[in-house]
Amino acid sequence: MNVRVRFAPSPTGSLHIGGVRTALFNWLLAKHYNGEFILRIEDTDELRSTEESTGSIFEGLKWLGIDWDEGPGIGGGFGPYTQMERLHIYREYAEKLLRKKVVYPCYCTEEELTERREKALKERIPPGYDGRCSHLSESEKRKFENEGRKSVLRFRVPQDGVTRFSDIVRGDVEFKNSSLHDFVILKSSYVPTFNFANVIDDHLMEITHVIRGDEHLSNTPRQILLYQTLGFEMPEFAHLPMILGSDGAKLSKRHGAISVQWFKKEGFLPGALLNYLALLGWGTTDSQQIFNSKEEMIEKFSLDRVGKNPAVFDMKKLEWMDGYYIRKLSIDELFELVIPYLRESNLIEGRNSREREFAKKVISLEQERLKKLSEITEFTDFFFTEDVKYDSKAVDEILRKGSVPELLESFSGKLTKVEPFDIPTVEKAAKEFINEKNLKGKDLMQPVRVAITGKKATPGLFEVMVLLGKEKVLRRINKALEMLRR
RNA sequence: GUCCCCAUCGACUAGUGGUUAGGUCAUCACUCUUUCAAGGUGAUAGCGGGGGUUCGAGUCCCCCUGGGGACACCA
Repeated sequence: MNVRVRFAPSPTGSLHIGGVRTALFNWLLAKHYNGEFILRIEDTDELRSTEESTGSIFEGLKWLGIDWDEGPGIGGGFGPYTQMERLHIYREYAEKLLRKKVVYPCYCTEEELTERREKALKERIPPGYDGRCSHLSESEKRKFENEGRKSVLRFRVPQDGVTRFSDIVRGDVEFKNSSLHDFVILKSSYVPTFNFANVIDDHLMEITHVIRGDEHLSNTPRQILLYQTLGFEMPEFAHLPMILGSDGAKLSKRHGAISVQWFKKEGFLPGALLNYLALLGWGTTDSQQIFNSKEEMIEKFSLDRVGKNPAVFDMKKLEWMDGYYIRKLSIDELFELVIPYLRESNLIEGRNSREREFAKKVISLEQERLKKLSEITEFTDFFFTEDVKYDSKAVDEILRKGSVPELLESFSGKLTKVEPFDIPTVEKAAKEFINEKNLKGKDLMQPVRVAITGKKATPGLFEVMVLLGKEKVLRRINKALEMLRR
């Protein structure tokens, strides 16, 4: 099957997680059929489009490994791939439509339009354009022009009949034309609107499948009308179910975590994010959760297994999945990923090899506890600094209890004599101590843990102690004791 | 308000007329254990409601309800 698909974001903000899912499904389909995945920037919103957003889209996609076969920075036989560089093309088609009289100039100003719209909304009647400029006489047009009014071009929607299409995800869908209203195809600035530019470009770029978010479903009949009057061959449509926040509403800024940059900063792995997103709206017959590689995802992907119902984004599940991906990393890989976080919080420079080796040992102890990379600093700070932060709850609950200080003091004495200071020997000493004092394991271990790490939860204590070394362990126990005496 | 779409555990989903309704996350036990995590074992939990069709309905049809989306010179 010949497949040419595109991801066509508008650069009006950073790359959104819903956009990523759309890009991913397009990309998966292209790769599955060995087709082309095209990136097209739809920057026709003159007010809100920014260079910065464009940059963040590129950056986000690259980070995720969603590469494009044609598009900005790469080129291709159907460029340019940025709509503002294609204005002459749209104008040409707009003129063609004007000559055919299927579009007409509308002289209503934006202010008038919004006013009418708001009034309609308030009166609970459908707010569409009322068609008042659709049959202006030449003299009326001239009059408006003499008043200095600018015009837009509106498409004349037939008011009878229905427009239907078959959507790969939705099945047969139909809209009554009477519910559509005449829509703008060319703004007064001669810049096309989404519905128009999108259709022209998809046709010219020979797109075979239009895969996009469900919010575009109701735009589809308008575009189909355009395809028909332009005489363009229609692509296949596939409208993806939306991604919702936990409150059931469309995922938006208000839900916080929505830009790819945020996920990157939090330390989610791109592979895990992609894996999770793939499962939002798509699944295999056996409900497979983890894909071993992108290749596996590509191989198994199919549009007809995309579901129709909207999916709620579940951060907990993403975190579980990310933890799973982190556990599969080698220590060297994890080290490279985590070092920026440690540097940023001034815990480690990571330049010399002794420091690096130490950090790797620390990381290997923490690997299975991480759900995302950014957690590394809060989990490991005590390894890298002598300025141990004591969790006040831990101190109250564990250190400030009856005979704990005496216990620590006495254990500290025992540790002094432990030689060599390695895991088996330290462990043996601790066990002996526990037996001598007739204690339970945790009666000793928890106080020691809090004393030397400041935390209630850490990796195995013997590993931690040995990695820190005898000197630091003894010093920290002493420090803790001093703190308790105060 | 009008149009359109959607409906299986709390969440993501499998299921295409006959299943003890399966899996994963989360939750809760138990287990391992020096804590947390990971691992192992198990549990709780679901077909929104009402009518049909059928020998038989989560699966097909209709209605209701609920949720969502669209209705811009934004995409």
